[in-house]
Amino acid sequence: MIISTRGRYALSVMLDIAEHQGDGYVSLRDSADRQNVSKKYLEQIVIIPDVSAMLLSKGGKCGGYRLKKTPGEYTVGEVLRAAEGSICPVSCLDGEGTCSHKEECNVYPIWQGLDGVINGYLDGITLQDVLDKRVKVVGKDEK
Amino acid sequence: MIISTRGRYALSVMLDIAEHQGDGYVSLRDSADRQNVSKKYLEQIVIIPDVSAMLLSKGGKCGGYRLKKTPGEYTVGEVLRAAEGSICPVSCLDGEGTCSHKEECNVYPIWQGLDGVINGYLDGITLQDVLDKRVKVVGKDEK
DNA sequence: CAAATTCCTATTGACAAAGTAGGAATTTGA
DNA sequence: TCAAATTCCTACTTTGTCAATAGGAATTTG
Repeated sequence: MIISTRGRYALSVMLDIAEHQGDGYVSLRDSADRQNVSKKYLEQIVIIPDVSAMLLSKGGKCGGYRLKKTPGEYTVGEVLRAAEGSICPVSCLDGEGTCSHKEECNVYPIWQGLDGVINGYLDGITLQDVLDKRVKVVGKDEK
Repeated sequence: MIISTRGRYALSVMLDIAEHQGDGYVSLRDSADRQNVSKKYLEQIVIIPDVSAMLLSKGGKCGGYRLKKTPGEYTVGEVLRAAEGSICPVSCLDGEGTCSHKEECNVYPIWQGLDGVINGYLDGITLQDVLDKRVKVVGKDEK
């Protein structure tokens, strides 16, 4: 599984906030209720540094979160990477180290290519696209 | 991580067998030694039903494995799915159940699209392509 | 027949995912 | 002003999977 609930919830909560913020703030209680997920768990996700960097927050009554920029300025890939840390498909590509044998390895180019395809797809979709239901689904049979 | 060592080792061992089988059989001892991995672990991978379905085996002295078909007739996607069970990027798509809310869910099309892109890429590469070092790497910046 | 191999099952240690829990700090509408 | 609602912060728990390791049975064949 490349994307865990952490990434999925992050994406969903960002979309929910985008949809309901109007000119105010959306509380995690409301968002969690709408999506039927644990508010406590959402708190943890929203507090991840790279995620919270995309949000404005306000405490107290009528507080909550709103997007720092417009939904059209955030891509799905950005949000998922923020929440997951990274979404590389294979440990060979992971983190700073990557793999030490990549020069001699004949499968390494596959992982690079796969990574490019995945991130390319996810970075081609903005939150606004999702709200507008404009996500192109590439069929498997297209090859 | 979408692809674990199980999938990577399966792919590597299939490639190693393809490369060294000639008209005989390749033992896991030799393959493990060449790749510097545990022979015992390779045994477990090769015994996965969908993986062993791609191989011919022979016990005893000078026994081992060889590919049932030619390297050009197996795709990387096929091998990885055989070893991993499935390589869907998100649990919403997993197994028979899939998600019960997919109709109302506005992110579901993203997962479908992502799945299509991943499998499309991996099914476009055969083992022979890898042996011939003909793997096209799509850069991330291509979108 | 003896050596090398595949085949089979069980066990282990480490780690991450998916929450749960409890409360401190802060803001603000009434 | 104050009480309610919220964000913020840290710790804990449970469950499952990954990545092996281990030991031996069955089989084949030079």
